[in-house]
Amino acid sequence: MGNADQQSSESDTTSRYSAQMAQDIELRWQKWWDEQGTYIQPNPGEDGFDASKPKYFCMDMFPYPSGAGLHVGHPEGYTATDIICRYKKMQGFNVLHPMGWDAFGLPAEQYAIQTGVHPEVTTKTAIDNFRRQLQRFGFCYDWSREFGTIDADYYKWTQWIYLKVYHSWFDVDADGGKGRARPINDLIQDFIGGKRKVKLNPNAAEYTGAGDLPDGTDAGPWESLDNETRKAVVDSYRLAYLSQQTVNWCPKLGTALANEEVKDGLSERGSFPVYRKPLRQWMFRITAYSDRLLDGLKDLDWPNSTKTQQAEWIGRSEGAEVGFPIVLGGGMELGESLRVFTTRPDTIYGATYMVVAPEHGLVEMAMEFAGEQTDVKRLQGYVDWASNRSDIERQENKEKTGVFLGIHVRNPLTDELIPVWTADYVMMSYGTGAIMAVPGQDQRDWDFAEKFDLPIVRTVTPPADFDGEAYTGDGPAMNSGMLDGLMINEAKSKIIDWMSEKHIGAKRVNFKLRDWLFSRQRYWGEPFPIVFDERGNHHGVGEDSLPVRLPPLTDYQPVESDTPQPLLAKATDWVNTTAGQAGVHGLHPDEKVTRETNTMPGWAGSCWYYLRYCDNKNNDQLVGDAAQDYWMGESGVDLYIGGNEHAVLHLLYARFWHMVLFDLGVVKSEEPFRKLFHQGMITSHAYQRANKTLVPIDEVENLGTEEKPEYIELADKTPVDRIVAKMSKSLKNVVNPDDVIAEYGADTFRLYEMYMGPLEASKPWNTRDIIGLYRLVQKIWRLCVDETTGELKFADVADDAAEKQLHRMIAKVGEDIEKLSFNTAIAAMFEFVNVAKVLTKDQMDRFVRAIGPFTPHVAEELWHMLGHETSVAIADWPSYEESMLVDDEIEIPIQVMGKLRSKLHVSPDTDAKTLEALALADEKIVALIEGKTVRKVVVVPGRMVNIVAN
RNA sequence: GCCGAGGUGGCGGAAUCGGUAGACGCGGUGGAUUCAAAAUCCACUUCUGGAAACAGAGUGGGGGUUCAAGUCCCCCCCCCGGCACCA
Repeated sequence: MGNADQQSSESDTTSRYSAQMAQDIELRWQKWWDEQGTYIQPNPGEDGFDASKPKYFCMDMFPYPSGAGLHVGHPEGYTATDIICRYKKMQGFNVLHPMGWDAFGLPAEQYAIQTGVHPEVTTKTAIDNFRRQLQRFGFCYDWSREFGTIDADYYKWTQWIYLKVYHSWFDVDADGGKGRARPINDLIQDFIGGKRKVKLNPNAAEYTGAGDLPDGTDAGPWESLDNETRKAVVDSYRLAYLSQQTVNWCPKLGTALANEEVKDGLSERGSFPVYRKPLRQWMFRITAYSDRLLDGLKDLDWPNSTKTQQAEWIGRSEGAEVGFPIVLGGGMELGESLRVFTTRPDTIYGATYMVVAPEHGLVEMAMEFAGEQTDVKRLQGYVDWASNRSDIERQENKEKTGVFLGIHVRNPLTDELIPVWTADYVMMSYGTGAIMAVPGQDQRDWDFAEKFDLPIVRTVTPPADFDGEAYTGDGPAMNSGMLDGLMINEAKSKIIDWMSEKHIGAKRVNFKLRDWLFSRQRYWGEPFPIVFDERGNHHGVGEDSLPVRLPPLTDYQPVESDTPQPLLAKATDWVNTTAGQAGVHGLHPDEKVTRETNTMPGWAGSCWYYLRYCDNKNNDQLVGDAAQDYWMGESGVDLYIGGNEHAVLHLLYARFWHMVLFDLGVVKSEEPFRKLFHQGMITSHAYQRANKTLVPIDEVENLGTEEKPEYIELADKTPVDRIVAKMSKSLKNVVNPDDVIAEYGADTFRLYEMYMGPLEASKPWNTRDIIGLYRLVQKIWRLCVDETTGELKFADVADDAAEKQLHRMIAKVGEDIEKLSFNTAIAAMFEFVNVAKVLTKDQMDRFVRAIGPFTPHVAEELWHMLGHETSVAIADWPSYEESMLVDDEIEIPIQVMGKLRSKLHVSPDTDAKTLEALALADEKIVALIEGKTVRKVVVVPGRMVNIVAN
């Protein structure tokens, strides 16, 4: 069973579709397509470009070429885009359908560490293997547009974009307050001309919390500043900036990671513990785009879940920032305020204590100006303990901990003194790193207050029997002076107005999104186009000196260390150079400089690759204007299909880069991907013991039947359950696409993956089911080809039923491709081949075109047998007649009281009156309603009749 | 805890607007063909009762709206994915 290689022993079926014939047909046409350049799509201005056609830009998320080769999940999305692109091409679109390689990254480097083979060697081998595998599927990629992110003439432009961002700042006032990136020279001109006040614009991340709002410190007139200060001012504005801040440090990977790369306190890659560590790293000021990244989501044709995930990651929340004057130990007023962010300013009368994060500046200040109440030793002990806690520990143990700072703040409304504590349930990275704790209305504060015996004051009246926890619902304010009796929203606006007037606080919006940590201490990534002079100042290299090539390294063994040790530091000849050699303008050519030794993260290359596809050979621009205008148009890529694991990684980063490039005039659309779709994961089966542990598939036997299975574990004969599980090496349930193609051919493989279920759903692979799709291809073959002669066989006269079914199939397949509903399109093909026995030449011609997007090889073979000399891929999509979709006679159900009792067979345009009369006269119905009163008859013409009788 | 997407035969899944639940495929049963098998073709295949006609039940559970509910509303349960002490 299921052995498709089985050859018929009968001599009269010389032309039966078999696995061997599939190999022959598929390889032959793949070679021909390649020779003919069938899938090469010229650019505007090039030979063969037809400017009268509309464009369709359809992309897959390009793969990371791993040594393991393609798994069955890859071709799922790729087959979907392939079908759409073939269909669009046949409909007369110029279709841009490219493929490339996301080839920098950690796995190749880790493999290199184990084996000593250079990552470039393993990566290129893996790319060759991936390309071979993809070509075996017959995908219609325009391979002339292929590139890898590791190619120097590609990463040259990645570095070019980095420099663009580095040489930009975000003008928050531009475009009516929407904000826009502008060249840093504009800022300098503004400073020189006095149009803009010169301020040291501290990064929000460098702000330690105590004291004034981080809206910049006056630096005095530009002319009065020395060069170093000027540079410091300008650097503090850059969209790519170097900053000391608390980052996610992963000792096992030996690199710092972005927030988006940490999941549940572990590194996304490798699942190693992550610690918080203050480090000096390159950051991208993505937070400047918080509002635009959020607003832009509204108009995108993206899955709801993905938009929600991004929106929640950006995490906009409205509230107020309030200042509480600081009173040091001994009652001395400091003259500065502790600023807190709250979404519930209405509860300020219930703020019975304050909490600052352990990294907050006020903690250090409390130790410095220690009063009687300050236990410096305990405080320091707590801060040290908190900083050594990994994120995973924090998540696993949420027991409240904290220490009193020994200082107080004054409630600006009541003048009461409120104690200030530090506790690690407050994050330095959100808001101001300080909160006013209102245990009456916040459960976390309630828990803390209970544990440390702090007072609890309710300021919102809870329901009568409510007790024992914080009340977060609405209700009239109590214990709240001038707010008493007001509901939450009224109280909020009243108190914000009052505080704004008194300059105590103001309305404020906060985001969860943090700036993007962009430097990694690894080897296999793009070098930064940055050098440092001997004073430690950073400089961008000139565009004319790009690419900054990744130097070869023989030893990429990382030094396990608590501090970053960038591997490129080992390339001493490369690191130590001169301004002239590095191509830095504005320094003396002989000045000694050292290169930045961090590298860019894997995301860098994928942030803009869609642009390069439009014009991958351009040496002068990252993408030529005409190519970009045509392919990207107003709204970018027309369809982008890939996994949802990048919802807040690649898909957020790419939008950010694109917006910056838009602001700087490099691209013309504000968003890169208009329509996004996620293919579901292809899972497999595994077996589960009673204790929920999993058993590999080869250690289990089924003692029962297919219908009533009884699975037992071979080792100890205990029963196990069959469950759906991810494919993994350890469960031995991984399917290799090469094996499936060898057994059934690529056309069958493509059909099977598209027929498994809805594209977006996660679906279990079931080898048993493939045979059904193999039979479909065989039926297609047998419908067209005489198995004894190997020649096409034709009917002289078209069979009415077949003709009708063909129109239906063409209509359904076209509609379903547009809806990305491939499983139902294939069902329509089954229905057709089940009805049709033999076709006329004209019918076959239409049929072959309609299956072309799904089974391109067998379609191409039949197409040429039909006498065509050009590819079916460039034939016209067949048309159908609306009138052929209507039946001569339809079946109308007759219900009595909503239950199906009989059926009428009538012409589809029978009117309501006739239907009612026919229904009431129906034999079965007459018997049923005998002795009852007909109260009502509901008739939906063309649909049903329902008789209400009792 | 919050957010998102789901739950339909033995299995994968269909079902525009509320209008014949289970299209199509796998598996299964019976038959034709064959010396025999494979392949192919035909019939049946949601469950229960029944020889059948037919009757009853049925889309995770409970309630509701409606002539009519897989589909709409309310409550609950389960599974998957994301976020998670975010003030």
